[in-house]
Amino acid sequence: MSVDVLTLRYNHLDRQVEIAVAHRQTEPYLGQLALPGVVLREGERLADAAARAVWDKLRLPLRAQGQLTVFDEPHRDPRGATLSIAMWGVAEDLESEQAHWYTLDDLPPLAFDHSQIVAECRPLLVERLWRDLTFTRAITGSSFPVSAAVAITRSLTGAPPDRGNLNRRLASIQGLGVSQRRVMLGRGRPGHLWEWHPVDPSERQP
Amino acid sequence: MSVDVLTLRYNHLDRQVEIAVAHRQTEPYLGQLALPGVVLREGERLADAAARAVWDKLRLPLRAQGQLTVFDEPHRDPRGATLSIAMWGVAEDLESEQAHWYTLDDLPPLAFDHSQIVAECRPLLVERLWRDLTFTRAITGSSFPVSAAVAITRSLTGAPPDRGNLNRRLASIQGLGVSQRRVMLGRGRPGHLWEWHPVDPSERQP
DNA sequence: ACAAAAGTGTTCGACTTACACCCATGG
DNA sequence: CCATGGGTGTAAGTCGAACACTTTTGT
Repeated sequence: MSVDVLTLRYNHLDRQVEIAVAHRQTEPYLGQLALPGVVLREGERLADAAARAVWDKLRLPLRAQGQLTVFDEPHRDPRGATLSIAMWGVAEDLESEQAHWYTLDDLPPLAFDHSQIVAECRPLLVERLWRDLTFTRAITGSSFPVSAAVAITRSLTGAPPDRGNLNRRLASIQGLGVSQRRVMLGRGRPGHLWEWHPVDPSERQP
Repeated sequence: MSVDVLTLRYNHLDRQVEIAVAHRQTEPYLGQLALPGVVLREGERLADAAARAVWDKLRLPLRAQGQLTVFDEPHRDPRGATLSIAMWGVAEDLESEQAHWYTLDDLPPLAFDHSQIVAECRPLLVERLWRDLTFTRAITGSSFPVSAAVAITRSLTGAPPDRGNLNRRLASIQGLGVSQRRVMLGRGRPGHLWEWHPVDPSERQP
């Protein structure tokens, strides 16, 4: 019974969403890249286990996290049959020795069935983007320029979004609004800065 | 690490979808009604565990099954913290001493957090109806009259569907078609019989 | 001037909801 | 006849995708 975390961040410099993996410190698959994962402890909440996995394996704190699906192929772990609960997580944007960041498209082969987990979970992440506000807000941060929205969508879906449609989508998200501030990055017309309104703790999780 | 199954069937006589529960034979909650559930064995697939749970607790074979979500509140089981993977299942329509069938609306309070599990999973079942074909087909059986489609939708959503819209929805489902046969049940105009085409094993699971 | 980035407008088709109306059968 | 269940038609609204065009910046 383990928890494996698809740990994401938005890289402002390279304008892309990245997923973190780490070299395994123990057998099996010693030295190979793998998703951060831990064996669930007695009485531990999934959210706590996800945070622990990311901290243990990457030395990064998690900003938010949530469930994806359960993988139950009996041969996924050579040590014996263990279920894996796949979760998403968004890490704080900090330095870490252990964390290796890749695009979802450039991700090298991973240990266990982790490559397959990532492949199967990617559509689930796409579904959550701009819909699950906890997820989306964690990735964007409390405010973000339009370029970030474009880059995030492109990174997750694989294809660049239509800017017009994306703009309208953003505008329709409640709790999100344009500020008067404008941002320039490099050349091009400066864009509005989108800002999440401070949410009073009323939940909206589908 | 246990698996709890929301076991459904369509009751042709009462024209409603029902969920099965059984009196617990062991402590805790001895004698109280609960969802069929088992502790997952080493190396057991989720589908097998679900089938085992329904067989052990209800003596019914499962026609189909699938994942819903994971529940991880540490205090859900007084014996100690155990995760519960909630699954849906559709049982064969057979007699069983152990199984007690209820509408989702009339379900009495259940042991553990099972009432809450059912409440939280009901929307997930609604999402699957007429979309997840494995789920839908298992509930309807290989052919079914319109009245069944209406009753199933009403049972799961809680409100009666618009017959016209439901008809068009059915017509748009691929793998499903109207046969020339017509069915009468009681009074009223006889309706078409909808039939699932024999599916060549090409998967369609969202 | 040109490329890059941002923003507006419009259209099309799919799907959802809602409602109005007609058809066939048993009692 | 009429209540009950089945079926068709139509229109408004929403949503996503696609595309055309304008605006504002840096080089």
